[in-house]
Amino acid sequence: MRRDVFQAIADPTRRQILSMLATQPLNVNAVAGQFDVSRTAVYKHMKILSECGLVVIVPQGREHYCEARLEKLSEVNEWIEQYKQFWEQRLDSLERYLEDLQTKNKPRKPKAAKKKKK
Amino acid sequence: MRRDVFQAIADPTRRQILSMLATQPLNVNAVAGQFDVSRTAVYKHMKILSECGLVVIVPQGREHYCEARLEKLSEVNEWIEQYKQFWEQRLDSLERYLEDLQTKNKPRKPKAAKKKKK
DNA sequence: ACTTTGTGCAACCGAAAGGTTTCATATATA
DNA sequence: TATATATGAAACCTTTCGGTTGCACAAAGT
Repeated sequence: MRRDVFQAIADPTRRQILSMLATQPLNVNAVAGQFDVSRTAVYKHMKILSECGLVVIVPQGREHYCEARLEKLSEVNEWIEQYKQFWEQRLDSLERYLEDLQTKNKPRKPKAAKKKKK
Repeated sequence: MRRDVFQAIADPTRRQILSMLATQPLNVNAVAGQFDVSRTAVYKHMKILSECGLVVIVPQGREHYCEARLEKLSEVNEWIEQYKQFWEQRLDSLERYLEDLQTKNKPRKPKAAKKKKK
């Protein structure tokens, strides 16, 4: 059972849950009320989020409040960061060229690749 | 069949493929040579990456070169960004408190949960 | 022409994901 | 105490995921 942040945020429902918890802690029922799926389904998502550290569940009486731990997203941020410089560097110079490559997906020549068509 | 960048980068193998393609385009066989899994498995990962725009496959003779389109990661980056400010804002003030909450979450005492310790 | 190489895809498989219903239990309230 | 509420978890189901083997086909090399 793989439980990492990347896998946790892969599900759109869990991302939506995170956005709800970003502003304020909520208990499971309050969160489940905003979705079409059952409370148990939301609870499972919440468990996954808590297992990877993105959410902390704080029991308070019979209600268990779920708090987002958004700083856990820094793991993803750091992973992105290494490529961010990369693509931001290229963005102005190489993007049009790459875009051109994608458009004409046809065979091309590896040596003289810089030529401009159209 | 959900094909978005979040789901694509959820798999560690696919993230590794992206890191290989970041420096240079490679054909499927060259990529597959670096993994324990079969070429077909790598091909499937590559297809998923290309379906969500993270990779472009450029046929070149009988070899198909796979090029990373890392700027597609900006989608994830933008999603992270909205929370980044959030957590970086809190980082100094609230982090210790939240950290404390998480630490005492382990023992799970359902009865008296509201007490402040320390 | 024949063979090798690189690829795409179908068929299949076990495990995991995401969902449901149901039940047990702890807490709050009448 | 009795009842309603909020939760956790088990059992089960269906679909998807990640992997395999096998085959067909195109391009390159002999």
